[in-house]
Order: sequence, then structure tokens, then C-alpha cells
Amino acid sequence: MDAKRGMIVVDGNSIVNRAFYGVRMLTNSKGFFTNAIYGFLNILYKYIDKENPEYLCIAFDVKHPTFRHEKYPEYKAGRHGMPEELRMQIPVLKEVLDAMNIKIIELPGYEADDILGTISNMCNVEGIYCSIVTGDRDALQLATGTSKIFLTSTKSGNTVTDVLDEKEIINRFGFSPESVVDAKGLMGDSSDNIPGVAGIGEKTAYSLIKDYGTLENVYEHIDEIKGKLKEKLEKGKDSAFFSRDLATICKTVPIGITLDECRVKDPDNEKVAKLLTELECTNLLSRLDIKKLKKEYNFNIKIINHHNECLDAVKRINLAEKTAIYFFKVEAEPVGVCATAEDTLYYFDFTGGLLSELDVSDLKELFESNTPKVMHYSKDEKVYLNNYGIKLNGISFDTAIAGYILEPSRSKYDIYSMVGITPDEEFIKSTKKKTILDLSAEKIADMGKDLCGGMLNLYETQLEDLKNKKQEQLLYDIELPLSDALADMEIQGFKVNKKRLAEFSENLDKEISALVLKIYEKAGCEFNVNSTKQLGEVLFEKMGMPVIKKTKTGYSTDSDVLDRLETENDIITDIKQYRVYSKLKSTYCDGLLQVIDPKDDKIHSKFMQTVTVTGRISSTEPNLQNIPIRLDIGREIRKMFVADEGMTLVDADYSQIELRVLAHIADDEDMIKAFKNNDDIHTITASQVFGVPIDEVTSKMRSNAKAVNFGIVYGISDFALGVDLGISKKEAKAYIDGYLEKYSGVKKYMTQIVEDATQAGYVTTLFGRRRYIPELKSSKFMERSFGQRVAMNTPIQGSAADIIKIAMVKVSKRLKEENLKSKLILQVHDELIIEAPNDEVKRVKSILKEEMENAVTLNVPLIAETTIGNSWYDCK
DNA sequence: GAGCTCACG
DNA sequence: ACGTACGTGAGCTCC
Repeated sequence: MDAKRGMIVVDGNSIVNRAFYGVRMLTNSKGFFTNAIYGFLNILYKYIDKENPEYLCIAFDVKHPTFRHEKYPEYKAGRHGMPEELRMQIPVLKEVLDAMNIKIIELPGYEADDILGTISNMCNVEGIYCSIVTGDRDALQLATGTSKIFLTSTKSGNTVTDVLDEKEIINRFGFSPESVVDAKGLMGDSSDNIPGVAGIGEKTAYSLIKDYGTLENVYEHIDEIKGKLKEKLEKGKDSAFFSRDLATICKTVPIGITLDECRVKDPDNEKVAKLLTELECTNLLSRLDIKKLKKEYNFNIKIINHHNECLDAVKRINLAEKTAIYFFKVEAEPVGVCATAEDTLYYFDFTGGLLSELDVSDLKELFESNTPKVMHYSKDEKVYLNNYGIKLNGISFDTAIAGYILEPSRSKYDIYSMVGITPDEEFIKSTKKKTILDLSAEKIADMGKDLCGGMLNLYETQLEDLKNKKQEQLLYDIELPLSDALADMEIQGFKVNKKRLAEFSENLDKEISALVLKIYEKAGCEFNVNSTKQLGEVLFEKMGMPVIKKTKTGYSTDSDVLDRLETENDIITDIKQYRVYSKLKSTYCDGLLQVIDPKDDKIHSKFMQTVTVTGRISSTEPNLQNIPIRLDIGREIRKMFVADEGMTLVDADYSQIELRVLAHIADDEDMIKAFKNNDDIHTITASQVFGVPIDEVTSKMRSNAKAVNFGIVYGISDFALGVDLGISKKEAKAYIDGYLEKYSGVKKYMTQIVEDATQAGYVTTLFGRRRYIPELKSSKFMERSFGQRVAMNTPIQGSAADIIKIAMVKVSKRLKEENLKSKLILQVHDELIIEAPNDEVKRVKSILKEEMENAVTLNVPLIAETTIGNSWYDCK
């Protein structure tokens, strides 16, 4: 039977609201907010794809300034507070919809609701199926035999739909859609300022309407109702009927259009493309049949599951000008690989069972060839292939890394969304579970065709984009070679003394048990010390200590608070100690023990290259970038990170790299002079800010100046500096003013960067890395201030990140060129660690220092301090 | 899954 | 009047 086609009518206001609040803040590079538009179109397309409607229209409220609801002037007054970030998007959204040739219906004096009611009513009359898309439960009253409600909400960018037709409503509520307003008359709706009957909530209202059907019937049988409820009903009778009127959607508003005008028409592709390009919602373009820029890849699909076919396929791929390669994986284990040749998509199926013993090894010749390869997260595949003794060569482009350079604030770079494919849910589910094995090779290969074709298209557009933004070098000279170095670091790993770590854990355990007993005794009760909630109750309620700070959910008990409570009771000392020990045990002993590879007693952390917004790398599973050092007891952990037998660790860290970068970027005369003299920057700063000669700077003054220097790098505020130093906001402001007066270049930079960033919508690092900062244009003070701090900080942190990345690339290159066996094993933002065979230590130490210090040339010298040791602890 | 806390630069 | 330092990841509790 043919699918029933019908009408989709959308509550524009409701959906644009859901989109705005459900999709994270997005802007184009000019700082224009786009999240509501983007979210709205996504939702719209979802329903269009699903329903394939014959008619489509979108209803909007018109908020006429003088208009007041005729029935109730205060009605819906609460809804007028629309944030500016959303308000500005609505006219543009309407432009897009216009260009899409979608009928927009707005009628001064009527709510979108009433238009929905009228349209669905017209459909009912004409016998046309009608789907009402809204986020507003009020619309449930409109369900009929042929009209259903798509109740839509968004959760972190995903659209969730609850479909309610007439049957479903009866099923759930026990009464028919028409009675929804009767229930509402009783229970009211605070969000819509509908009073209802005082003291009657959802439960009671539903049960009454379930029994009696209508308000009239409830009051006709009022004598059957007893006690308090009867009183409430009698008292609220007028309000109930009035409320029902308010809740009732009008179905006969004079919209003055015919259903025929809502017939779906072809969009004006050119106009839509232009608008979406301007908005930079480019991944929506792919959903619009607009493939102008895009080459159509019509690959023939060939599925390979025998050795004898494999060799030939690999040869053909290696003859291609370039190839897109994609691994289908389940839990990091490939079930198949697809790769494009000139006009064929080969799918190498590893799941063929008895017929096939095909695995990645059969593709060795492909992976090790210099055939240019376009891949997505190629580092992961390189690390994986290493397990099979296979190298991965010829990586010419990585669409994930390019995506990161172009849009560093994205939370993920999943291939499907980047190439604009929405696979059916079954497919997605299957790739998350082992059930991909249930999918046929044909189905996977078909997806592979779309993905690889999509990647080749993506490659073209990304390259174009990178050229326009002058970021090609960032990709080709920094990130891609770095990716290779990171893969080697992951493969190499860091040797750990497992036995010693386990012993340390046991010792901590003893200390923790003893502390817990002391804490219970002093508290006079047993509780979970790890629970901030329980701890808060004990300290602030039971023991009556003063509340220093509150969190969103209750009392704050962070170390800052505990420090200030220490004079109250020495239980605090025990709790602090407990926190230190249990952090060490759970995260750094037990946590690390779990991820030591039993094959080599090494920790193979994963270095993430597309995570941070500033350009730093991050480290996970485990994080080796936050191994303790500040407290002596924590520093012990570093004794367990050792060089392998016959090897030594060579460690180097940049001295004050961020302040040096600041001196360079701000071109600040005094600061540059200080670094050229190789002075102690914090002491110099103290002398200048506090106006005393260098040799009279006390250690207190130096540490305060250090805090000011940190503050400057972070995008200072007097408030935060005051908190940090425990001084008043006023005093802090005096420090900052003194600082900026002395370092006038820094002052100019801070003012200029915020201005430029607000104008451009983004900041750049020394090597062209960008960060878009939409917060700068926010109407909210908090957000805007955050944007300003970020504008000041990102060029500094980001340029420092660029510099150490360049150093890593250069160091790796030197080690290879000089045929050394030494390998980089770790980066901690301003520190690099190499594991070197003992006889290479001297050479490697000098290479490391040289390449780090000469990674780039700034207006100030870069200094790297090197140490060697048998353990990380010894490198100090 | 969110919130809190804390480890690092 | 607004009330936060910049950038990360992991373990724990509680809903």
C-alpha cells in the first residue's frame, strides 16, 4: 500500500525555542548566532524525511507591540522575554524558509497555536492526514483520527519525538483529546499563566476528567464528590471554565489561505545555498540536494573476502591518484576496511568466517605504499596497524584534523556528521555493538561508498577552506607530522614500576583507613567522606561550622573552603589528608595499575589531537599530563615512571614559555628586555609593580607578582586576583594597574586583542590557529567577560602550544635522521620526555635542547632546561 | 549523566 | 549591577 501523504504543520515559535535551547551556541565567523536556525532546520528535515509530506507550512506568532490578548491581558506575558541571541535569528530563519519555498503563516493577533488548530481542522475537513510538530503539550487537544502530534524536544542537540495520536492519548490519559482542555481547566498551567482550580494538580485533574469527561459533567455530578476536593471544585468553578477557555485552541482563525498554497514546492536552491553558506551551516547544504561544489563519486562496489582477490585490489588502489580509506570498527577492532581506487570502492570484509581469513595484514602493501591517503583519525589506524607490524605511510590528509583546525570548538568530529550522512538508526546501533556482524557486507560496503566519497568531497572543501584562512601550513607542517609523532609516542609508551606502585597503593590504603576512623570519631558518626553531600551535612549542620561557599546543589567543601575551616576543628586536617591520599590511591595508583599493558609493563596513553580549543594536545586513558608534582607525597608517583632497561629519560621543559610568548606578541619593551637579560621575571615584575629595587623584593612580593603574571596570561580581573591573593578587589586592582602601567605594551595588546576579536569574531595564534569567540557578542555580561578573557588568553596559550608542537616535529625528525633509537614518549604542554639508550643520552639531550629553543624565532629567546634521570622523579 | 573535586600546565 | 581566573581528564556520588 502507498504511504499516506499529508500535511506537516509546524509551530515555528515553539520549535525555534526548542532548537535554541537544545543546540549549543553556534555562530558563523562573523559572530552571528546560528544555533536556533541550525537546530530548526535539522528538526524540520527530520520530519520531512520521515513523513514525505505533500503539504507543509510553518506558523509563527506575530508579537504586535500594542497587541494584548483579548481574553486576558496578562496571558502569556511571561513569554516575551526572548533573548537577543534568539530574536536576531528569527528573521533570518524566515528568509531561509522563504528561499525553501515553504509557506509561512503569521497572523497579527493570533498565536501560532491557533493557526495550528485551524490548519489541522482544515485538513480534517478535507480528509488530509495532518502531523502537528510542536514542543507544546497544549497541542494534544488537536489530535483526531487523522491528526497526530509530534511532540518534540531536544536533548544536547538530538531531537526526541513523542508521537501522540488520538488512540495514544486515550491510552495514556484515559480520556479523549477534546477533554485535554477540560483537564487543563482544572489543573491550570503556571507556564502559561492559566490559573486552574487552586489545589488541584495533574493527578486529580486527570482522574476527574477520566471519570466525567468534561467540566460540565464534573459539576453536574459534583454531589458524587466528597470532602475537601468538592470544596475546592466549588470554589474554583468560575476559574475552571475560564481556564478551559484560555487553554482552548481556536480552530477557525481567518488565515485566508487554502491548503493548496501549502503544497510542497522545490526550493530555490541557489538562494538557500547562499544563505546557508553565509550562515556557515554548511553541513545542512548536503541535505538540500545541493551538490554544486561536490563531485559525484559513482564508485562501483567490489567486496573482497578472499586472498586471491585482495592482491589485485590493493594494486589497483595503489595505482590511483589518491585513495580514501575508512576502517569500520567495533570496539576499536576493524570488521572491514574500505578504500577507493579510481572508480571502484573496495570493501575488504574481515568477517567472512570460514570462507575468508582476510585481515588487515592482507592490506600491508596498501598501507605501506606512498599512495596519498585521505583518512579520518589516521593516528588511530596507524597505532592499530603497528600491532601487526604494519606501517602506515602516505597519509596526505586527515579530515578529522582538518576539521579541528577549521572548527576547533566542535565537541566531536564524527565522520558521519562531517560528510553529511545520516545513517539509519539500525546501522548506527550496529556499529556501536557487536551486531554490526549481523549487517551484510553489501550494506557496510554501501555505507563505505558514501563515506569514502564523502571524505573525498570533504577533503576538497576543507582544503579550499584552509587555503582561504591561510591555515594550510598549520595542517601540513605542524598537525599532520605531529600526528605521526603522537602515534609513535602512543606506540612507545612509558615504562612503569608496577610492583612499587602496588606497594604504594597498599601503604596509602592503611593511612586512609586510619584517617577514616579518626574522622568518624571526631564527627561522632560514620558517613561517606567521599560524598560532598554527606560531608556538608556533618560539617555545617551537625558540627555547626560556618558556611563559606555554596555550590549550585548545596554546600561547597572544596580545598579552599577546608583551608578556611581549619581553625574550627582539627577534623578538617584529617579530611584534607584523606582527600590527598584517596585521590592518590584511586586515580594514580589503582587507576594507573589498571592501564598498564601486561605485555611490556608500559602505559600507552592516547594523545588526543582534536580536543582542546586552544590547540594543546590532551592525554587520556590514562591522562599522563596530570601526574602529581606539587606535593611531595604525590610526587612519589613519578618514581614509578621509569626508563626501560639500558635506557635513560631525557626531560626538557620550556622556561616561562607563555610569558615569553606574551612578551613577543605584545611586543612589550620592558618584558622583552627582562627575558633578553635572562632575569627572573617574577622578581622583575615584583620590583616594578611594588616599586622597590630588585634586591629588596621579598619572597611574598615575588609570589604575589607571580600570581599577577598568571592572571595576566589568563585574562585578568581584579575580582579573581583578589580572591587568589586573599586581598580586596581594590588592592588587586591597584596591582593590575601598576602592572599595566609598567608593561604598556601588554596593556595595549589586551585592549587591542579584545577589540579585534570582537570585530573579527575570532583570535589567531602565531601560526594561524583560530578560535572563534561568539561570547564576545553576547548580551550577557558574564558570557561577554568570559569571551574577553578567552580573547586575551588563547593567542598566548595557543601560540605556546604551536611552538611545542613544532619542537616535537623537529625533534622526531632529528632523531630519525640521525638514526637514533631514542624516542619521544611524553609531552606535558611545556615539557618533552625522551627515552634514550644510555649511549645516546648526551647527543639526545643536546638535540632536544637545541630543537626546542630553536623551534621558532621570537623577539625573546626561548629557553629549555634539560635534565636526565632513571625515573621521571629524578628529572628535576 | 551531571555535579563536585582535584591532579596537571 | 553583573560575580570568574585560562586549558584539560578522571574518579566519585547521587539522581
